[in-house]
This record gives sequence, C-alpha cells and structure tokens, in this order.
Amino acid sequence: MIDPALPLGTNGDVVRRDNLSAILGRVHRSGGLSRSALTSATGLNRSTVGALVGELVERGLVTEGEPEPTRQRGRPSPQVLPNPGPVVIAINPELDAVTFALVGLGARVERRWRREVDHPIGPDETVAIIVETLRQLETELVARRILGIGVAVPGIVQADEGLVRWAPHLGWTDVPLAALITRETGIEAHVGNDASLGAVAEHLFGAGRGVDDLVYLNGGASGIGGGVIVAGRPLGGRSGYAGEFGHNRPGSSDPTDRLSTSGALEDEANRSRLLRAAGLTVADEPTLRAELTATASPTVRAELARQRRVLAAAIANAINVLNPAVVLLGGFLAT
Amino acid sequence: MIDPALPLGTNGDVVRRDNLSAILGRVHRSGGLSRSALTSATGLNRSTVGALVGELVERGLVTEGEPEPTRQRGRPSPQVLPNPGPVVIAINPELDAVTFALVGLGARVERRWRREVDHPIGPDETVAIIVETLRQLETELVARRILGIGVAVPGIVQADEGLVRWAPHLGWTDVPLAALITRETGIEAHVGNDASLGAVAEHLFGAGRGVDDLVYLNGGASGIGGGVIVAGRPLGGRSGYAGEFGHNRPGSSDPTDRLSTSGALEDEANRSRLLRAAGLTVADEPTLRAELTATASPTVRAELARQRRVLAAAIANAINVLNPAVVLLGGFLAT
DNA sequence: GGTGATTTGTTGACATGCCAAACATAAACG
DNA sequence: CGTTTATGTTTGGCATGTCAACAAATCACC
Repeated sequence: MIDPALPLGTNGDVVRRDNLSAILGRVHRSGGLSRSALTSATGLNRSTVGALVGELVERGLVTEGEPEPTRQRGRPSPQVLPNPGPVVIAINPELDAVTFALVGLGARVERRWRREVDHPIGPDETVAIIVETLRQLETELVARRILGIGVAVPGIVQADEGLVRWAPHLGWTDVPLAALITRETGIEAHVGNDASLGAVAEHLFGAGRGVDDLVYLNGGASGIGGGVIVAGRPLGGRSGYAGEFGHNRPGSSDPTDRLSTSGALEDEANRSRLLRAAGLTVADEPTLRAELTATASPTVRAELARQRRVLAAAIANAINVLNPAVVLLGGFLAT
Repeated sequence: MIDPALPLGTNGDVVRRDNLSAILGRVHRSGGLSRSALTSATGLNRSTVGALVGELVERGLVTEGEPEPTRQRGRPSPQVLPNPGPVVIAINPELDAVTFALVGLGARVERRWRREVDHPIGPDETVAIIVETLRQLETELVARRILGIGVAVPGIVQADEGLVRWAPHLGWTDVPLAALITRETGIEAHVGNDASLGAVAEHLFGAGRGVDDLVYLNGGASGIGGGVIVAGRPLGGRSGYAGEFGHNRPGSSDPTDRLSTSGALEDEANRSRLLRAAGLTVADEPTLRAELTATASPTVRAELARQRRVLAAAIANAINVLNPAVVLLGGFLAT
C-alpha cells in the first residue's frame, strides 16, 4: 500500500488484451498490412498472430483481404485491413463553430462538417448540438457501429475524468463533458486537450510518425497550445494538464523583444500582433501567410523576426528539458 | 516495419518477469512487507504471489521472516524481506573525488567512502581507481554477490548505451564508460546522469515518494542539473539527454534580474554568485547556508531575492509544460 | 511446363503461468 | 474452548503462447 500507482501484476487476460491491441493498433495506424508483417513486427508466433487476427475479424474490427502481389517467393500473406464498419465521432467545439468528423479505423476521415454558431455556446448547448447532429445522421449511423465519441477541447482538460477544467476560450469551467455526452447519447465519450490530441495525431499519422519523442506547438486564434509525446505516449503530468507552453515566459537576449507585461509566450507571439503589424483586421490563415511573405514593410518584418526570436527561445527551453527528436509547429506558428 | 519502437507482443515469459519484478521492486522500495500486502498491492492471486516469492527466495533475492505482530485476526502473513546478501556498487565521479557506496536491496547503504583526487581525472584513470578500490575490498566482497555497478555522472549521458556524451565538469567526451568498467571488472555496469538518477531516487525513496510526476533540480558546484519523472518513469527524451534545466533561459519581469550575457538559469542562479555576494571564497554547504540566513547585508539579500526570482520563473515554465505534482530542490538550491 | 526452394498459413500437441476452490493453519474474539 | 477471520498451501483447470509437422501458394530455374 506504499504506492498505489506502481505497476500492478500482470495476468493472462492482460497479455491477450495487450496483443490484440498491438495488432489492432498496427492495422489502424498503417491502414492495412500483411499478416507476416504483423508477425515480424510483434515478435509473436505465426500461429498466435493467426489466432489474434481471427479474433479481431470475429469482433468485426478488421477484415482479411487478398494478398498484395509481391515479387517474393513463398506463400502470399493475406492483407489485414481495418474494417470499414466501425466509426468514432470526433468533435471539436470552438468559438465560432462545432466541427464534427466521422472517422473509421485506419484513420480514414469519412465525413466532416461544421455547425456554425453565432454566439459563444455553453456546455449544455454544445451537448444539445451534438445530440441534434447525431439525430440528423441517424439513418446513416444506424447501420454503422459507433465505437465512441472523442472531443478535442481548447482548454485545460483532465482527460481520465472526462472533465473540462477551464476553457477560457469557450468560457467553460469545471464541466464534466464526457459524462454529459454519454448521458445524452448513450455513447462512450472521451475528452482531451486539443493540442495534446494534435500531438498524438502527428505522432501516429502526421509529421511525427515513427518519432517517439516530440513537442507539438499549435498556434490558434486565441493562444498557443502544446502537446508533448514522451516515449511514444502523451505527456499528461499529474492530472493531465501538461503542455501549457503558451504561458511560459521565455528569456530573450534582447529586452526590446518584450512587449507585453506578462512576457508569456502567447502574449508575445500571437496572431493578433501579426495581424496588427500587417494592418489587417481579420484574415484566414492563407491570406495572412500571403500578406506576410509578400510584404516588404520593415515593421512587419521586424515583428516577424521578433516573434521568431521569442518562439525560438521558448522552443530552446523545451528542447533542453525534454530532448525531443522533433518539434512540430502548427497553426499560425507554421506561418 | 512502420514503427519499430512500437510495443511488441507479450508472451508468457514476459508476464513472469514482470510479476517477479513487481514483487521484488516493492520489497526493495519498501524495505520489507508482508505477503498479504504484496497480494493486494499487485492484485495477483495468493497462490501466485506465494510462487513468485518462492522463486525470489530460491534466487537469493529475498528472505521470508517472522510475521510482524499485528492486532488482526487471521493467520499472520510472513514478512518478505530484502536479502541482505546481494549488493550493487554505486559510483559518483566528481571533480575532486570519486565517491563509492555499497548498497543492498531495500536501498540500505552499507558503506560509503571517498577517494580524493588532486587533479581532474580522465575516464581511464577513473576506471583504474574503480578497479583498485574493488581489489581492496576483495576480501569483503568475495562473500557477497555483486549484482552490478551503477555510475552517476555529472554530464550528458546516453544511458541505454552506457555512453558519457559530454561531461564538461570532468572534461570527458564520448566515453563508453559502462563498457570500460565491465571490461575491467567483469561486472555489469550502468551509467546515468546524476540529476536524473537523483530524481529517480527521490521518487522511490525520498521526498517524492509515491508521487508519479515530479521535477527535481539539483544545484551543484558547477551548474544546475535536472531530472524529471513522468508517469513514474524517468524522462529520457530522444537519447536520454532530457532534463537540462540549467541551460534554460527563463523570462523574468524585471530586466535587471539579468546579469549574465547568456541569461541561462545556471549562469544567473549559481553558487559562486552567492559566495561572491556573501564575500566568501570557498565554503561548504552548511557554512554558506548559515552565512546567508544570518546576514543582514542588503546586497546579499538582494542577490538571494534575485536568484529566487530567476529560479521561480524557470520552475514556473517547467510546471506549465510538465504539470508535475511536486518540484524538489537539491544542493545549494535548497539553501 | 515441371520441379524444387521458399515463405507462410494451419493444425494439434505441449509447456507455462495464473486462477479458483478446497483445505490447513494461526491468530483474535467471546 | 469453539467460532470467526485472514492467510498460506495444494490441486486441478483454463487460457495463451510456442513448437513442430504439414499443407498451400508462389517464384526460380531448367
């Protein structure tokens, strides 16, 4: 009883789940691969892989297809493909709209749509929109198997509890979002920080594929969010609040780099400062980008250079502490 | 073959090793606990725990002792104690001395001694000192079972390869230290960064006991080292270089807080600045501490306050990113 | 086109490790 | 001193992965 969080013992069931998960995970991430590839990738026995794949087929999670024509000798190995049936629903509530996506195994985005909103919406209204949207899709969804709902929230989230602690952008505080959604829809729901989930996505399917230690910084309209992958797993911290790079105060060699009183990264380097410097009021990302690359204005270029310096200092700090293999920038930071 | 670092499959052997390790780890960390406590802590079956403990007894790693008198009903459960026989040798090479310790299971430090050196020593000389010291202890050690050697190096270390990449303090570069030691002594050797290992120690036995997410900062004579525990495991980063807080440049609200050109934490907050402010040239930790607490000099107090601010900014950054449950300070930082 | 080499799926025997249940043991309670 | 309770011990059973032998499917070579 000294340390309840210490690793527990392992028993047979755990092994099976582990191996099923290893197989399914690989199929999901690769979008389909041969059984023999699975055998060598997992280090398991041929017969074991056969049994595991069989179980996944039975459960309707994968299908086996024709072997890919290969120029190799030997008996061809059938492709193990993600079953197109089961889907999850991905939801991203933002200030101006709620975005939905229907995602199948293999990370295939089947559909994607937005529900615009003309005013900031609270949790209840968000859940109502979700319920309504699902109802509209009922005929389509009834034939499918819905595995779950995942919500990416711009704010501080306690993922294991499904709790939105604080989403300043949306004006939410202490919302048990996962529980609310599950109650109204009957579907298992999970909640996460948008930037953390972005980091996971980049790690599994994006630019950080195959890299087990990465830092992901995403510049949104209202701030800078971050996600960290450590040893292939998302960095959560004590209660899942990790990755708040935006509130960091990076040191810079030039005091004039500092414009805000706080000195926090997201106060120094942000989109609205760029817009202001460029003389724009509102602009989507491509427009802003074009303006910034085209301009010859020394003011704009200076502001760009300043933000780059601040950002670089913040990233340098992160690299010192986390030693990631790559640092990925998203949103306006990419610009 | 998409991602070789992904989790492999699990088979029977892994389960057994895992469970033996779970039991031994708990006994080691607690210094001894009852079999029934092990059962509930691991979640394994009574009979399984019995078998596992039996195997560990057979291997000479634990012993079973008299049950502790308890006021409970029921058959008393025997204590599972670390076997005092096997030991590891802990080594910490520093600028002025090499420190050795003989540590048994249960983290009992049996002996500890220093070999002073009057000049900076290279890797070969260090290994020679180790060999010589072991030879002196031969009569004592021959009866014991030496499980391994662990070296805590002040510098950047690639732990999995046993490689010291860069130890500026010692002047070492790219030293395959573990291999050298193993070659000369025939004993399995492991190498790690001193601050990282310090973090692990605090996590398992010290102030961070029972806490799975912590940051440990250690102020030494020549800089600031850091170690991070994430989800109960040391944070390594891509190649084990993580935790270099000392090179971070924290932002501060007051530009006058910045004295060095680099702005790096260990250039701003360090021991020699404190010594200089206090008007001392050399002092051990207690002396310095006494001087600092006793003094009323405004210069000294200002310097203390300044270092505190810089340190606080650095820690705040770390908290934002890592969300640890605790931050531990060691060395002069504690002062 | 046929034959052999090669790779991989399939099947059944086997080993291993954990669990569950029945029993044994040792303490506290009344 | 019997009952209750907690826990060690033993036995049998079950799940799971491995191994070896065999079958199937492809390529290479003649």
